[in-house]
Amino acid sequence: MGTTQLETVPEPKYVHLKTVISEALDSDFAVGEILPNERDLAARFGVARATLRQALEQLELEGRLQRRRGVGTTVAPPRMGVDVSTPRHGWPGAGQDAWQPVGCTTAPPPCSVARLLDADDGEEAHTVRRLRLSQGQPVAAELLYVPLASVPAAPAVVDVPSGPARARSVLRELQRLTLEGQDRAVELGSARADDAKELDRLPGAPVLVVTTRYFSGGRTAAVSVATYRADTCRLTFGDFGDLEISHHGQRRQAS
Amino acid sequence: MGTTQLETVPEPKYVHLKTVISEALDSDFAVGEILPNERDLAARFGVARATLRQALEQLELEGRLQRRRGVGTTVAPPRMGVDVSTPRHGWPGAGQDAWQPVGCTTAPPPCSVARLLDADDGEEAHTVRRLRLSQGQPVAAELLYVPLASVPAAPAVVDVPSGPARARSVLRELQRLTLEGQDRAVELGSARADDAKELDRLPGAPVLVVTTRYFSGGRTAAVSVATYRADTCRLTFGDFGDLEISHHGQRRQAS
DNA sequence: CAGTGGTCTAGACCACGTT
DNA sequence: ACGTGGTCTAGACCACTGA
Repeated sequence: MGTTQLETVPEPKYVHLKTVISEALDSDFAVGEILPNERDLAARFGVARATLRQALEQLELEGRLQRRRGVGTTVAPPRMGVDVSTPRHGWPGAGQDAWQPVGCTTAPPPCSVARLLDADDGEEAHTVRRLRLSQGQPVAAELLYVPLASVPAAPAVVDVPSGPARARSVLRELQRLTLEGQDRAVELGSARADDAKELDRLPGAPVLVVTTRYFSGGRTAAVSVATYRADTCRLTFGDFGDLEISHHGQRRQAS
Repeated sequence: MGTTQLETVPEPKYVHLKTVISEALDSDFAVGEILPNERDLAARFGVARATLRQALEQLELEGRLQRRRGVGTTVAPPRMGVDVSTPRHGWPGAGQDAWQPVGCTTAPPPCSVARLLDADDGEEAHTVRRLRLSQGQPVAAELLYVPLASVPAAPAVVDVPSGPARARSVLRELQRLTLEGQDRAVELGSARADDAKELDRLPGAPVLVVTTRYFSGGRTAAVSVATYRADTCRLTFGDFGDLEISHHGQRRQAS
């Protein structure tokens, strides 16, 4: 028969809420504007607060909302494009690369990183902590692992306390090597407690994890694990960054 | 004094649960093994089911667990590396690129895409739907937008019904153009209903959205929006793919 | 201090896949 | 039919921010 199969599955409430709120955001709210609080909104829509929160959570995941405890829920600005394209043969820390060294310790890396470094169990590495700022906001926290073997001169700096100065000296040593190539992977993760604090987010917040391997002398000379805020960042490869993209869009009207 | 400031903030229960379960996964479970059901687990840990679910959700987000309604919760295999590096001057659909054309319609694109295409309001575009398989599983769903102006010969195919044949004919026309460059961005999103269905996930599931612009003749000749399952995929750029990476790792023991 | 979002509970019912 | 995860409710208390 010609009867169109009407949705046998009733849409979950929170999905419907999401669409309704999403449309309201497009038409009735400006960036930065604060929404009514969750209890009011839930009452207004006639649902439990938990249900409303499920909708808000997804909208926050999509970068449309920003929620801060003690403050409220605000309309998020469009995600900023953050360039992660590979600079031609550049070591981390070379030139001005928007990363700011924070500190440096020396310890055995997590086993997932050790595997990438072809390192033996318990082998120590310099661990440089850096923070990336964009438009005045922290957007990424990085741990850069440099095996002791990669930077023979660096043991001299072990005495230096674990501050930015020591981080810079390890980066300096790294730049003396010839960089033969690099490698990159992106995946979804959730922020560890320390990263979350630096990124001004709660632990468990969704992040984009960018893992980079740096090759030198036929081996993996360093590994970087950079944790980008997924709510505020769009990672760009190439000259994509200056375009304002939003995936909120409804279909355009022909009329 | 020497007293280390002990955490004044008691860790939320679900965070603690996450660590406990995570460690149990490392030591006591094999990939594919099914966990006890949520009600049992909640009882075992002495928490409400909602709290347990909060922990499981994050573990699923990190790709450690896989949950299927009506079936149960299983230990997920490590994420597969999916190569998204830019092939040297290759149009989509050229050679064997792991993408399988599904269908093709012609309609005005969403306004976010129209902006990338520099298209006017209501201007129509061929919309090719493709599916990417990896290791027998669907990992990504793509919508490829090709403005009518980009493929002058294609209007002839509008009569063809909106199936794979029509998709292939649009891709063929595209390959007659010279590709001058491309552009790429990655961001977090949540699966729209149609993508979710093709990827065998629920609507709202976290996905990695890869937006690609294809340049030809000094303009943006096509835009692709590819939606990758964030739970099962790690996007790789370069020859990263064959390495088995996992971010589950505890610190290696020196002893 | 008052108001916000974050966590947590103990229930209930539903949609789905398997048997 | 049964057991699974998915949705939803109506409460409660906590942690944080700002005035």
